[in-house]
Amino acid sequence: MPVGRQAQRKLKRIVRAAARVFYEKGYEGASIRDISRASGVSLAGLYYYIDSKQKLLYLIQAYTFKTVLERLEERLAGISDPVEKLKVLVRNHLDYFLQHPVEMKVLSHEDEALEGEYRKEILRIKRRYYAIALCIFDDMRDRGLTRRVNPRVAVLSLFGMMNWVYTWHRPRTDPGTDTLAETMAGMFLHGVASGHTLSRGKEPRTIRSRRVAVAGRAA
Amino acid sequence: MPVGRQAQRKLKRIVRAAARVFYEKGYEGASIRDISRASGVSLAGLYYYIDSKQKLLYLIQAYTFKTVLERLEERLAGISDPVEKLKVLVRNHLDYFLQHPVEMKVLSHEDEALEGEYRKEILRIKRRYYAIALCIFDDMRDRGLTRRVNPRVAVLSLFGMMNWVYTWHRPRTDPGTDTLAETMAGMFLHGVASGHTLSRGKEPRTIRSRRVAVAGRAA
DNA sequence: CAATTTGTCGAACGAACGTTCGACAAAATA
DNA sequence: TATTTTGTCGAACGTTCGTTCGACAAATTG
Repeated sequence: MPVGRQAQRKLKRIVRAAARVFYEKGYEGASIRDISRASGVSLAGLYYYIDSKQKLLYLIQAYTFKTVLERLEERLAGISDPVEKLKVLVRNHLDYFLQHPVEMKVLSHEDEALEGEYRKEILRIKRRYYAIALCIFDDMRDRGLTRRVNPRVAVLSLFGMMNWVYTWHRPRTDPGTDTLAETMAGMFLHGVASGHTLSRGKEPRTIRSRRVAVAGRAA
Repeated sequence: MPVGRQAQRKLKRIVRAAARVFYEKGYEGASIRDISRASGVSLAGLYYYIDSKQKLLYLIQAYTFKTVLERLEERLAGISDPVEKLKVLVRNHLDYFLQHPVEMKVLSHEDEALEGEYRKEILRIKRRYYAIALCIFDDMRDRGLTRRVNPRVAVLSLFGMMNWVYTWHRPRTDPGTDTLAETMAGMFLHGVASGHTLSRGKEPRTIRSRRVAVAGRAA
């Protein structure tokens, strides 16, 4: 509803406050009154900027997810080695996770709270994100870099490692982005690597352009 | 409150219905009226068996977690090889996950909903569970079976893989316990294994040679 | 300046929430 | 059979929920 520059800034303040509240109490457990208090805007005043609680959650998730995806595609642009791509994906994901723990928890933890069209759009982004990871993995497999592992299981396990971080990571005592990304990427790459080293197994086959563009697949 | 045999059976029915409702709508999103409807017991009638909504969640989580932990300790009893222990842990966890997806999602997803003493007791069980996994990993490390990896990060990443399963696993299309456990245990074990092969890294301090034990089958 | 748009909020709406109470039947005990 | 215990529930309690309305000030526009 609001269009002015100043108004956009205030909306952002509200969304950020909402994210903090959802982070602390969960979407269902949080009340609009909590968000009013946290943002310093009156209860009725909020509804000048948003039109429902759902929309607030949608704004948080959409912005966060789109940003993560965008950055990933940027950083992936110049790389062709799938192993390097995989490392970039892990680093990008964890980087954003540790830099924006509030928004990322809300994204990870509340993925069933949205309904209708909101839900569908977030799902579309998610599928695209998943497809990118799957393509990278397929690339690795086609070059004989992986053991025979169910790709879907492998990729979703990687997401599990990364997304679970919000349940345990304490910034004061646990490793930062660099170490964490290296450890997890290392675990995954060694975890799915072919044979006992990266050299065994079939040769890289011919250059394959499988689904390069990320047309959706089911998650 | 209820003590009779018949009463205990009915309480169990109520708890199971509650788990189903929490599974579908989340703890905060679920109402006692939903549980009343799902269990076929009137709203007031529920309070003859339980004394609060929180207690219902506590009963689900405590019973589920205790059972998983109990089974784990049983199955771990006769084993001394840490690699074999790790495999048993993964299999035990995923086995229960796929056999009781409803309760396990409620356990994984609602771990911040409990408060006070209830919360503390679940936390105690969780820590115990985590400690077992960490001990197994330390055993592996002490025998030179692992690379230099932050044990906490490694173990919690494994839990991430496993606990994330509830967000994506579809029984009709995805692998069952056997394949899933083998894949994930394999990923983890290769993922943290020492060196790329037996070449690099420090020597094993004690008897066994590392790779033999780690070279589990590839899915 | 007057007129209009933009922004803010107290107060209230109806609905849903977790929980309690008291009445009462069925079952167990004497 | 008389009495107590166990199990069940309709109705209501007080509270909180998401959202709306109308009044009104501040800023912008003509």
